This record gives sequence, C-alpha cells and structure tokens, in this order.
Amino acid sequence: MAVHNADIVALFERLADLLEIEEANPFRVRAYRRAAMTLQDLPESAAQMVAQGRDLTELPGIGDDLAAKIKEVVETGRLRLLGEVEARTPSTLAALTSVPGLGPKRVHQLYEQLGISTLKQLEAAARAGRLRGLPRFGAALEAKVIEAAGRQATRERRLRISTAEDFARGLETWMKAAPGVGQVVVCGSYRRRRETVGDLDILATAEAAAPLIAHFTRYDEVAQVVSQGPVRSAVRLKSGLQVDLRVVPDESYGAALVYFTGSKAHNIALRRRGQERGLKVNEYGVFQGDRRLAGAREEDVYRALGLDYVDPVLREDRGEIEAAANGDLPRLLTARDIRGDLHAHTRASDGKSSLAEMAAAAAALAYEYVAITDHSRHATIAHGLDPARLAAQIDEIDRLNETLQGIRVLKSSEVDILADGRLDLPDALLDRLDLVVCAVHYQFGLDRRAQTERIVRAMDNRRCNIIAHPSGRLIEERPGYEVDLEQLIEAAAERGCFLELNAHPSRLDLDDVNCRFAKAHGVKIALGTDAHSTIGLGAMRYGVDQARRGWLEPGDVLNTRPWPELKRLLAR
DNA sequence: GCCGTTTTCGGCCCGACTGTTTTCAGTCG
Repeated sequence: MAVHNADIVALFERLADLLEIEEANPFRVRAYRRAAMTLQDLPESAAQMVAQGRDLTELPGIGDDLAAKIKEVVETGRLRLLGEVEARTPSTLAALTSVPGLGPKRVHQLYEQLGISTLKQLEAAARAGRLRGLPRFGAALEAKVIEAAGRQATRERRLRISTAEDFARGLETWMKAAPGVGQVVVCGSYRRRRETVGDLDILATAEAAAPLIAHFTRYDEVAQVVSQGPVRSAVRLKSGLQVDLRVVPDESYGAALVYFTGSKAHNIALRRRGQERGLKVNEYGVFQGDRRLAGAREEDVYRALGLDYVDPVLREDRGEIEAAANGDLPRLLTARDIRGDLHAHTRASDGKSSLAEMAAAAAALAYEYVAITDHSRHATIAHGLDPARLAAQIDEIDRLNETLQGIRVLKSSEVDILADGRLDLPDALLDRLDLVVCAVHYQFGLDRRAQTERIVRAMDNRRCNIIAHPSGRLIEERPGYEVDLEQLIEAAAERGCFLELNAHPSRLDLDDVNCRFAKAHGVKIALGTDAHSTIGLGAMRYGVDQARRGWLEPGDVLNTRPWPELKRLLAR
C-alpha cells in the first residue's frame, strides 16, 4: 500500500497536536507543523523521492530527523514516535482544542487534573460546574464550552470563494458607510484568492477606531459579537461565518494589509527576515528601533525588507520570498491575457443556452474564440451527443462561423473516457474537431493505478488534447477520484497533451499546487469555465486567480494564444 | 526540531483581546 503525502501530513499534524498538549518545546511542535505544510504543498510524492534515494533535507523545514521519520512512514506505514505519544496522551484530546478559548495548555490541565479526554466528558464537566475549580477557569469559560458542544455538529465548514464573495460584498458596502472610515479591504485567504475561505478578515483605516467597531457590530447579519476591543472586533454572522475587523491609522495601512492578508506562514517568514536585518515587522509598520521605515503602502513594506512586491496570491511561504529577494517573481497571468474559453456547453447537451447565444456572450467578453464542448453519448444524463448529433453540430458551427465576426466558435467535445481508457466517440469524427477535451465522468471507484492507467491510455490517442478537471473533485462536496496526478502530468508532458484548470468555483481543478507542478514539467494549462449558460462564462476569473496562485504566467496557459498559434499547439 | 552575511549553539514573529486576575497567562489570528 503506497503512502501518500497526505498520510504523512496527517501523522505529523496529529503528533504536533499531541506534543503541544504535552507542553513539549513549542519550536519542536512548530517544526512538525512546518514539515506537514511542506509536504502538503509538495507536488511530488515523498514516497517516490525516498524510493529514488533523493535527499529530503533539501525540502524547507526538513532536517535529518524529519527526513528519517518520513522515510520510516514511507517504509513501514507507521510512525513509532506517534504510537509512544498516544500511549500517554489520548489522541482524542486534540479535538478539545477546537472549542474556542481552549488551547493546548488548558486541555493539558483538563486531562491531568480532571481526567477529561473527550468532548462528551468536557461538556458534562462544564454542565456540572467542575471546570471553575481549576486555576484561571471560570463560569464564562464553562458557558463557552457548553455552547460550543451544541454547535459542534455544524462547524468547520469552509466557504467556496464564490460564496464568500456574496458575504464579503455586503460587509464591504456596510463598512464603507461607517463614520470617518477611510479604506475598507477584505483581506485574509479571500484576498489571496484561495479556493475556500474559513472566515473573513476586514481591514479598515480611520483616525478614530471606536465608531467603526460600533458600526461593524451593528451589521444586521451579526448573530453574536465574539470579541470587541478598541481596535479590533470579531463577530459571528447568522450564517455561522466568522468575520474579523481590524482598524489601523492611515500611516499603517500597508503594513496592516500585509499582516491581515497573511498567510500566517508568509508573515512569519517576513518577520524573521526583518529580524535578521535588525528590523521589527508588525501591523503598524517596519521599524528600526523607534523609527518607522515603512507602513503606509504594501510596496514599501516589502522594499524595506529588500523584497520586490509580492502579489497576495503568492503569499503562502512557498518560495515567493526567496523569489522576491532575487527578483525572480513570475509575471503572473491576468484576465486580460485570456483570449478565449476552452470548455463550454450548449443546450445540445446539458447547457441552457444556444450556440449563437454562447458565441455572442464570448464576443461580449472580447474573446477571440470559444470552444463548444458538449458531452459525448456516454453521458446520458447530460444528453450527450452521439456521432450523428455531433456531426450535425459540427456543420451547424461551420455555418454559424460564416456569419460571425471577431469571434470564432471552435468545434469540440467533452468526450467521456471509458473505463478501459478508450474514447467515447470514433476517431474519424474526432478528426473533424478543432480540439478534443477528454474527461472522466463515471467509474470514480477504480483504484489509483487503474484510474491513472485509464486516463494515460486516453492520452495515448493522439486526438486527445486536453484532460478536463483532472482530479474530479468538487470543492467541499466530494474528493476527487483516486489518481496519480504526478504521473498524469508526466504522461501529458511526454505526449504533448494539456491539462485543464477548470475555472468553475466548485471545481478549480487542477489546483494551484498541481498547476505549478505542471508548469515545472512544461505542461501547458487550458483554462475553461465549464459554462452551462452564457452567465457561466463569467467564471473565468476564478480560474485566473487559481492559475496565478499556481505561479502561472501567460506563456504557461494555452488560451492566451491567438487561434492560429493555438491551432499549431493542438496538432499532435 | 530546524537553521546559519553575527551563530554548528542558541536562537526561533508579533500584538490584541478575554477572562480571571490584582498584573497576566492563554488563546487567537
């Protein structure tokens, strides 16, 4: 049974949680967390690196000890140290820290002094009033525990970025109406354009913070004010979403943007860099002693640290700081670079709009082309096109193109990859298309090897240009099918095939990390919205954001090319 | 446990808010 990076990540995180509760050296705990993060973002398989005898200590945050532990997990599937720790500290304790106000120190106390190791026991003890006997525990904390226990079932959901936008827009509008307000920006993972958002972090500037804080807590969707101080506040909305507000004066706007945008790992790395140069970095500015070197603008904060400006989408401590220091940050893709959409449906299969409507909508976006990729016959629920219907659509597109100006409809199909890797339509018909997009829509249950082989076999057909939504995941709904993306990327590179970044906000598939990995392998990415109506074409910006998070430049993306150049790239 | 234009040992980001306290530890982001 192969060990995946995610398995090692889970072991390290569990170990870090428990070590923290045991009050181990906090820097040792951090080392395990950092290693977990490195592995999480690592697009290659650590197991394979071990098998190839590669040096894991070259990875950031991995030294001799952790390299040996990764090797141990890869070879044995287990981590002995974790077993030893779990023998003295029950792993259920980690879940207790999910209660707001309970951290590792208090959980340790609860276990040592009251023998509490589960949420059930904790709730019972709180209801019995037994917590307030402990030092620095009181009635308020007991109430929090009881409240959190009741909420337990419904928590821990992250919102898709598109959903978060609804909440963010309302809050932004509300805060911009606050008395004496200057700037209002939604920061955090929202500004970094992550695919999901756990909470919203709003930064506002003002000379006097109090009126803003008061205004914030009066927002009509607020269910509960979680905390409220002179310069920051946190509320929970009726929907359950937590929103934090931070107010700073104008001269700290840039530094506060950096601080509140994160990521946490990026901030820590920035502050460490400052420290190495004798500078203190906080949300008020960059300081040398009492002297403020920067603070009003983000660019100045980075410059004071000897760095080029880092776009928010890159701020994940995945090498962007080194790149900014060396002047090799990528020139990221922008929406303006996109010349067309390579994945769209019409009502011929499961879409809502006609060919002509889709073409007009694409033209309105100033595109040069749009590929119509209706489903193939196997996708019966989606009214997939059989060879005769597709042949008719091809003729219809030819006729339509003769009437269009400035926009070209590309003849395509989202062809099902059958279970054995064959394509769902005959080669002779595929030869009549401008490009062929292939996708897995059923038989998600195949094991990893079979699923990977199935898709590689589809790519063996030289007519296959693009693998759509390569992992098959639906964000916050279902994981993808089991597949070795590393192998798919390598196979695509060998065959001159391309991988899609599906821009639909519930897919964003490939994800950022794998986009970057594909780029490193020289595999170009096709951006497509998977639009099922004219409105759906507007989802391209989510794909662009994800591509930017994957460090993609215009040259790494297929549909930044004018049609003649794209056509040449599609010829295999 | 990691890491190095001060270091192979001795550091390791920084500040706000809460709750329980008589000055601050713990938690959070």
